[in-house]
This record gives sequence, structure tokens and C-alpha cells, in this order.
Amino acid sequence: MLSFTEENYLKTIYHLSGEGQKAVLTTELAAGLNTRPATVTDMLKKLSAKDLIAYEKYYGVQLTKKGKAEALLIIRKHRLWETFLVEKLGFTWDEVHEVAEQLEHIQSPLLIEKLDAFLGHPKTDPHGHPIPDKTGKLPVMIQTPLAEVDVKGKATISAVRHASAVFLQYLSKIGVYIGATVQVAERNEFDRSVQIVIDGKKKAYLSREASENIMVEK
Amino acid sequence: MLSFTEENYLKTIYHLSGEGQKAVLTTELAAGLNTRPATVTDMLKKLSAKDLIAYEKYYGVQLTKKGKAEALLIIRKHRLWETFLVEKLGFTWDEVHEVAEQLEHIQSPLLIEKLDAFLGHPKTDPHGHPIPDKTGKLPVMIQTPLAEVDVKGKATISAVRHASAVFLQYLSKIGVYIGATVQVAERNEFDRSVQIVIDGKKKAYLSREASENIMVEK
DNA sequence: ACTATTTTTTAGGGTTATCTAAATTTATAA
DNA sequence: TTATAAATTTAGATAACCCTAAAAAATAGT
Ligand SMILES: [Mn+2]
Ligand SMILES: [Mn+2]
Ligand SMILES: [Mn+2]
Ligand SMILES: [Mn+2]
Repeated sequence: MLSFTEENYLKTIYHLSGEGQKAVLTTELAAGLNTRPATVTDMLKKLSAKDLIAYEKYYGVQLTKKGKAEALLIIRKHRLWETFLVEKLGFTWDEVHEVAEQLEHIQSPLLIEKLDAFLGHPKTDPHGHPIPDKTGKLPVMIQTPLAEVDVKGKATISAVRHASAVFLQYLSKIGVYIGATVQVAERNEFDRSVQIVIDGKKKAYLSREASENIMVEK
Repeated sequence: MLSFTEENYLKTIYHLSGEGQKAVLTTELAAGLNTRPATVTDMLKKLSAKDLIAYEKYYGVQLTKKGKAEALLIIRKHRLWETFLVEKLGFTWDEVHEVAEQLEHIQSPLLIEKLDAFLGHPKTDPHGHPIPDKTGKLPVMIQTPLAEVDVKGKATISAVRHASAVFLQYLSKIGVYIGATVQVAERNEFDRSVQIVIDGKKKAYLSREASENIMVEK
């Protein structure tokens, strides 16, 4: 069985590698886990011995099939719990991440299957992120950043790229939420900021950076 | 903040001391926590330094006011989660304890208050055990063991004393559940075993030991 | 190609929670 | 009261995880 710490390493490697594509470097991992490179090296040896990662000294690390499956299970639990907190307990989308960081480590296959059923087998979490099914399969999502939507183009907000509390609180304040319809009214070609209309009513201005972190379906 | 292990010590001291009355000895604690007396001694020094227990070498340990408050918070979380698992997720009463042992350590005051509200501020858990309120106050329960009910006497089953999976599964099998009405049809004076009638219909035989571990309200 | 810089690993410790075995203290019983 | 038994504590280690500082390897700049 994996320790709390080992699980966090696997999950972070998965995210930093772009869902398991490219290799992750020691320093990136140290930054992502808020720890020191020397500490990371220690743990990489341990995870490598357990066949959860392929580790090449000085050239970074990738998840093995086994490691990826573990990572996806933890992400499944994280996103199911976030969904529970919002849908059933009335948390706001900016309050759930920290609690889910703890709940994702609870060990009970029965619990997670019952929770999934209780929530009606959701496909996405409160941030629009896909929830892996029990075999680790991710629902396919066709999404583009709002930054790439043409002027006058309409789209539906389907996810946020980063789920930091300040960003989410800002989005709530200006009226952006998952499921909202947006139209790009105007794009400033100088700094790529946009003016949008939400649900055909509310107007809001977004910086290029904000619009790159909001994902839409057309 | 308390570690996982420290929390388990406080909770176990609370239970073994009879809700904080008598002192608990090192060996009892070692047995209750499935560890060695030497390990317990180490931890008692640590908890004592943190003013969570009053520890007198060779004469056992008692919770301080602070330690008791922490213990009651953990018990509150444990029992709320057990209630959630049964009421909302459809677990049976013999499946919840192990999972609640993990969930009770999740740190989030907001979570526990929202969970309490979601469950409708329950007073007791699936085993009939009282749930402390957020100030640590326990609802008063007037209960007697079924072993002490007079022959022909009627009562309502309100709790089980021990919540081990085998005992609970046995009770379910013979038709005993919290809220059931029981009448003691006959008591064998030789071994104090009883014959009971559940809800005026189902008959069952109980050993003295079983009847001492079933609590009723008259 | 050869320094200088950056990244990564190794060396050497520290903390928490655990253990077994030995020493000490308390309890029991002749 | 004094020896023996039982309970408890102390001594000495180990494992997991983390740290800083030093050494080694890889990369970049001339
Ligand atoms: Mn999250
Ligand atoms: Mn999320
Ligand atoms: Mn329990
Ligand atoms: Mn219970």
C-alpha cells in the first residue's frame, strides 16, 4: 500500500507531465510538492524500486503503467470528493480543493464506488475537470481556451485551467461559471484582452491571461 | 495541530477511561492501540508536554480539559461520518467503522459543520451512540442493557455497546436493529440467556453476553 | 573546447513513531 | 518482610520522510 506522500508524488508527476506525456524534472517536482530537490531524489529512488516510475538519473521521471493507474485513481477520488462537497454540502468551487487534498487519500474501494453512485456517476468536477472512471478511463472533452474564440463567436464555458481560490473567486465575482454561455463582443488586439457577454446579459472584461485559463465548448 | 497518531491516543484514552472518569494504564492503552507499552510511554510524555493529558509515572493517565475537548471533536467527526455512510451512501452498520477511522482525521471545521447540517443534526450514529455537538456536549441517553429488562417487559432497542462487525452482522441476521421493539418472553435463570420477540413477530434467542451488549430504552 | 552556471545527486543529519531487550518500580504472596 | 512476579519505563535501534551543504553532472556562453 502507498503512503500519503507517495500518492502525492504520483499525482503531481501525472499533472506536471501533461497527463503522462513528457518527463518531469527533479526541480519541477520539488516546486510542485513544495519540497527540496534532494528530498525528491530520495523519493524517486523509492518509487522507482516499486516500479511506479521510470527514473533516469539527471533526465527526469515518467510514470509506469502501474504508476499512472495509481495516479488516476487518486485523481478520481479527488474530483469525486470535490463534486460531493459542491453538489451535496453546498461548498463553493473555490473552497473544495484543500479539503479534497485530504479526502483523496482515504482508502476504501467500496466508499468510492458508493460515492460515485450517490453523485449519479458525474463526468466532470466543479471546475469542469474530467473524472476518470473506475478503470482509469478519462471522458474525452473537446475544449478550447476562450482566448481562441473568434470575435462575435459564441461558446459555453466548460472548465477552468487552474483552480486557485483567488482566480475562482474573481470569476464568480464577474459572473463567470461552468455552463454559462459567452459571446466575445470585442478583442483588443494590443493586449488580447476581451470584452464578453455572459448569458446574453452581463458584460465583463477579461485579461488575455484570464481568457487563456477559461476553457469553452463551441 | 495534532498528528494522526496523537488523535488516536486521545480518542482511545477517552473510551478506555469511561468517558474521562478513571485513569487509564499503560498496558490497557497498548492493547487498545495495538502497540507496545514502551511505545505508549513515549507518546504519553509527548501528550503530557502538550498539556493534553495528566500523566503520573506508573499510575496511568487522564485527559485534561483540553485533551477531552480534542477527543470529543474526533468522536463527533467519527460518528457523523458513520451516519453519513449509512444514511446517504447505503452502507450497512457493520461496514462503517473502519472507514470512519480514517475520515475522523480530516481537518476542516467547515466540512464537519456542513456535514452535520446535511444529515439534519443527528443525535446518534448508526450504532445508537450519541454524537457530541460542536461544543463537545453529549446528548443524554437513558439506557439499560437488555440483560436487565424484566421478563414480559417491553423496550425499544436504542444502541449496541460494542460495534464489532461480527456482532453487528449476527444481530442483523437474527433481526435486531436500532428502533426495534423487543419483549423478553423468557429468561433462562441457569445461564441468563433470553428468548425475545422482535416487533411482536420475530422470535430470537440471545446469550447473556449478547443481551448485555444491547442497550434499550423503556 | 573550455569555463561558468545551473541542475541534480550524494553525504550527513534531524524528527516522529515504532520496536525489542534491559532496567526499574510497584504489586503479590509466602 | 522479603522474594518473586507483573507492570512500566529507559536504552538503544530502525524506517519513513525531510533538511542543508558539498560534490558531481549536464548545459550554456564565449
Ligand atoms: Mn482540486
Ligand atoms: Mn477540481
Ligand atoms: Mn465506529
Ligand atoms: Mn458508531
